[in-house]
Amino acid sequence: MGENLPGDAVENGKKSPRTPKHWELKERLAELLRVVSPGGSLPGERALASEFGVSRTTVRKALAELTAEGRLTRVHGSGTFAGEGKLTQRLQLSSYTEDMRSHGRRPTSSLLDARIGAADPELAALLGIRSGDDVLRLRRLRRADGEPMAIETSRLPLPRFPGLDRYVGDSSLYGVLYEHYGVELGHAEETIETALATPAEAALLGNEAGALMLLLSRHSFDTEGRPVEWVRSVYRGDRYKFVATLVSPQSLDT
Amino acid sequence: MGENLPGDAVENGKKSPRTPKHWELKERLAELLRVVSPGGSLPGERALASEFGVSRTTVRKALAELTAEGRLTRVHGSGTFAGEGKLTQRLQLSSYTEDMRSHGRRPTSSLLDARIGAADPELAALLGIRSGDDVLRLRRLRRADGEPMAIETSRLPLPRFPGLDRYVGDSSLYGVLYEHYGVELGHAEETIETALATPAEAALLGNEAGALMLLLSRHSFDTEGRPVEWVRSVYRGDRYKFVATLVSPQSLDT
DNA sequence: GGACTTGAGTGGTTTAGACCATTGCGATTA
DNA sequence: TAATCGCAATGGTCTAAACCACTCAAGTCC
Repeated sequence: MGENLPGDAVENGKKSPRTPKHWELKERLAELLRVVSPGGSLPGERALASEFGVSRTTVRKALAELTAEGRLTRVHGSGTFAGEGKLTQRLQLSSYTEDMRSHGRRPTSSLLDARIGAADPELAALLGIRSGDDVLRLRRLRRADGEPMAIETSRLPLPRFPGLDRYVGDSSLYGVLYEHYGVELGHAEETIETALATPAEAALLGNEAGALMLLLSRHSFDTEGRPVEWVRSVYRGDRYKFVATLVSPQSLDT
Repeated sequence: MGENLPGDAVENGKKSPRTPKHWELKERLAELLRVVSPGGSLPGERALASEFGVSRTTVRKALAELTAEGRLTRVHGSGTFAGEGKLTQRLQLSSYTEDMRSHGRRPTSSLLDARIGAADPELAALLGIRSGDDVLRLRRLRRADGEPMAIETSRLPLPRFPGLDRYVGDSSLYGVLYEHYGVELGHAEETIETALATPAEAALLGNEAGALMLLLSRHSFDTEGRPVEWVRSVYRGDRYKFVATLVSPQSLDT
């Protein structure tokens, strides 16, 4: 066939190379979404593909982005539904429980596992212990109104909290620390970044692997500045956002 | 190829872990990445596909995730390269400029446009003015070491800062506010969430549309509690993370 | 009635192949 | 020499088709 003839194919005369089809489709679907109440269902992928005259792959690309943005929820075997809004989590030294309650949500938290292991040098430095010392590792699943929201992995220095593993259950960790060890939290360093869900996380959160996540690492200290815990939490990026209140030092610049 | 591996769990009803090919490939590529220095190049998509015995689509899915995580950089027409690490941005009432400098980065900031428009009711409430009042809208592109990092859109109440639009340039906004209006920042409410890049944002940031972003909204107040600005910033999720220092109220709970 | 089976419909994964858009470099040309 | 052109390689988009895994409800069996 002739190769470089711009005027040959009829349908092939793609006009604007600037906007991909899946993006245009995404906007049309977003429009459609405005008239669907949260939880309402959308047509199937195959139906959308034929309705909009594109391939199913293209439909899936558009749906994938809308899902990542939290505007859609997809359930394997069941269908595609309009998403709910994002919850907000206050970025402060308060507890998950208290935080959710203040938003009128019913928070629950279940202990996935509790293990004791040896600290590697990096973790030891973070927790103020020696490399090889025992570390208690807690993994919890956080829920709001029954819906899985985050996976939280805490690590605490056992030398500082001897016997802590025996007190731990589904109850409040901070409460245990206060009652048995007299520990009060003073401050924390928290970092926030994006991440993608691993298959294991996705399974726990009812997510897809590769979904957008907010990865939150917290390094907590007591009122005397001694390290208390090192926490890595993974939140669903489509369901969560964080709020922080900042107070001024005195910096004036750009 | 043998497809049905009889060794897998079958009659149990509960089946095996089932890892998609693109995920397995992703891990193998991640391994490969550990021996490639930042900026180093990887084989092309087609080469990877044949080398690992999968389709190019599957390769692209794996590469897409690694890219979203900031571990890869892809340049159309040129190739795929190992990514650099993430920068950290302090979550405080300091300035971008000062912040980057403290990390040994060379910060620059260019004004994309400055417009005056009327406030809608929502924005008016945020800025403490009346609906329809003039609002100055500034869009800036933030760079670190010349690399585009974020797009920042600020909105300020013109009734409170008459003539502000004449002072604005590439220079420090907070400096102008202080010198001409005696305004010092007191506190701010900041929310952080995930987002996907729009084509326009992607073009400015040298990103792909649909890339992972950190969306940061800041509502700033002066020392007397009056609203000063409303800012929406979009940061590259593959290049940035945020750090906050939290101080304790006295909450002890889960 | 309750438990089980079955099948249609849904989203999830993968393939092979086509074509487009951008890049960079070597060869050609002014 | 300097600019331009051509082209091959790269990533980006899209298609059509097949098959898998999950869900749910209708139908069946005990």
